[in-house]
Amino acid sequence: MGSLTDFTERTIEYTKLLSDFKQLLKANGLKFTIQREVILEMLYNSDEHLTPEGLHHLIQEKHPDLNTGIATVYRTLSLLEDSAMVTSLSFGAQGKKYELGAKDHHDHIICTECGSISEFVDEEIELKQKKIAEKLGFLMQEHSMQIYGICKECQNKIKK
Amino acid sequence: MGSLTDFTERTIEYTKLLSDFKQLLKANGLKFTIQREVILEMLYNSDEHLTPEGLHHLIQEKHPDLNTGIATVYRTLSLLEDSAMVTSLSFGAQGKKYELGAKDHHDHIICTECGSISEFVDEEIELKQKKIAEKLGFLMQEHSMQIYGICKECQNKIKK
DNA sequence: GTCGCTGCAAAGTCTTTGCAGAGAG
DNA sequence: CTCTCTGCAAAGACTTTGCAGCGAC
Repeated sequence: MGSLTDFTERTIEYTKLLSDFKQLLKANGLKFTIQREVILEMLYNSDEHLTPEGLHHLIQEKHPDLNTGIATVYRTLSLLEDSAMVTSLSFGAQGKKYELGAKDHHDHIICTECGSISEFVDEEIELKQKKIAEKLGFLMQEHSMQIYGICKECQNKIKK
Repeated sequence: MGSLTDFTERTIEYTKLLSDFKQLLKANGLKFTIQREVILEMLYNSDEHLTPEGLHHLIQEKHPDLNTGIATVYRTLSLLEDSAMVTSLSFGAQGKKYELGAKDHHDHIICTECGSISEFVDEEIELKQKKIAEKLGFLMQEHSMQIYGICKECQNKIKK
């Protein structure tokens, strides 16, 4: 909330993100509304992976005055996903989780005990994937990879 | 249906699969029913990835006399998944797809145009994943990887 | 002002559950 | 015989849609 420390790398990134969003909306004859801004902001500030419901909850908590409907959350997430500004993950359980796609590409490692998600990138694997796609005659577009395991914290808990 | 050609590698595999299934049921005080057998058989014979609905449809087609309910399909798939005899995949779209887990481990490459799924394995990536998990302090259990792209066939269609 | 957006509630999907009769062991 | 299974239909969870009033441009 300070006015000096706001200009960290993250804040600058958010400014860019926001203007990208506005541009996207304008380009498609869509309108920039408070609800849409808040959703983008929440996605940005929680660097966790959010479910539509979780996001909605968060918004109602931080901006109770807006009385944002869950339908708007879904509609905005679809919009953002169609424009590739967010990415959705659908792990085993039901329901998707969303994250800002503005970040660099990365993969996920998920703890099967506590459900926490960490991120990682490995250049070698990235390269190898491209080669595999080629070999199979595919024109690669995207890829995603998940590793499931038990995180250090939960391993310690179990040992006790 | 022949009696001689039945003893191919596949048939032998199925025999084993079936006896594993029976053993699993017995061990848990569950019963071996025609419906359960048919579901396993369908999963085995279609080496494609099936949705619960698709599987149900297939069963009704091949065994209309059984009048199998969709609920039974869901219940059996859960049972099989809990026992690790089948694996479920949940790609972008809604709904899961199931495949027999008896096969060797493999990953998936999915065509974003026609939805077809191919399989592949890459030892180097497998190894690398284990290393990554270790490095992040995780005890790796499972992993899954999907590549999305356009398959050769669809590329040709598009070119036309 | 126009036309898209929003909240609400109703309608859709896909999946799970309760129940009474059927069937495996 | 007992106790699990099954099909049916109803209930749930999650997501989408229709509509009338609201708000961005």
